[in-house]
Amino acid sequence: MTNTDRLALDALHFDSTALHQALLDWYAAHGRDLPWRHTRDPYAILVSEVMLQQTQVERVVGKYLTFLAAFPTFAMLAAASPEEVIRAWAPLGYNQRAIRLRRIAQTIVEDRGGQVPTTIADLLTLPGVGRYTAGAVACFAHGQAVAMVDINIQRVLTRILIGDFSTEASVYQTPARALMLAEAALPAIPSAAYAWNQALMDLGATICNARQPHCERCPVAAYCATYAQLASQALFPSGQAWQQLARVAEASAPYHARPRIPFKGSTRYGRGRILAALRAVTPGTPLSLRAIGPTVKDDFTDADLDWLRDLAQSLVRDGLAEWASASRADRPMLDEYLRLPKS
DNA sequence: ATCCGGGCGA
DNA sequence: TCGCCGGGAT
Repeated sequence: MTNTDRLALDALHFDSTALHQALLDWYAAHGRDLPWRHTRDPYAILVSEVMLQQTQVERVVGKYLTFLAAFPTFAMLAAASPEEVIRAWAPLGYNQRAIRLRRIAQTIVEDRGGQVPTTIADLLTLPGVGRYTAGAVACFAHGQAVAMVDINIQRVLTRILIGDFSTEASVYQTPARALMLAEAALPAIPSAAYAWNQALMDLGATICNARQPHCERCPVAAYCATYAQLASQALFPSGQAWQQLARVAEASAPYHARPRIPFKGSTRYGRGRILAALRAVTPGTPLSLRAIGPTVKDDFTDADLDWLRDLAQSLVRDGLAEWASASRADRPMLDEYLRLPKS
């Protein structure tokens, strides 16, 4: 804890009631109506939180509903084949999440008597569950007053409580420090933690945007250190003024942007295209690498087979595909046929 | 072409 | 600690 941290937490302690009340009131009136906020079923909450990893809310809503319709319980998901789950996951991406979710279901059913872990430490033992997801399940399913930090919560709390705009991205960049801040910021009343955490994420998604915050509509501007800082400079922190400041901050502390490889042609792109090809055929049908190739790379030739095979093997390693063990005469090279995993 | 934004394994 | 893991919207 630095002195800055202490000051921020002291300041929070001073008028935290007003801050909490303002944000909770706003959430009650303007919070988003999301399907996973109507349930406390640990299975449904877990599905939603895994889907929400690296994926925007709008893209999750529909898939959350259809996935739950297809696999309503841990038992149903555990009994499904990887192929079925991978198909049901599209088009969310980061497909290992689907495989890990199925493995979680099998663990819950086979080893844990159908019960989802309740402590964060125990939740963290589940594959694909890190500190954010563990906290979300503990809070949103089990009603615990625990903190969690996603990128929205980190940004919102840093802006409100720390407020040094020029170092916004760096001051609380380490996960441990951000989590300490989030824990210190929890409401005094344990039962308010659910709404508080949801409210922080809503505020970050709809008002306190990364690039262009709408402070003129923010329910907690009066308690926001960043707002006070910018207002004191007579720069109303919205719209162009904010963007101007962002450019200045970036110029003074240039961040090291890595040279970006074009998405098309990347490993991620290729893996996604292979899975798309495998999903496009009748379940259980193997596809040859030569058949898949042209859907992955323009002007695919046999010279690209080694590259494609390595890509396919990476999917096999991740449990997202398997080599078909066909014995038919028209499949002379067994390991050249790929399909979605049967088990 | 850029933006979005957790978990894992080397 | 860093690089990898996908898609759709804009």
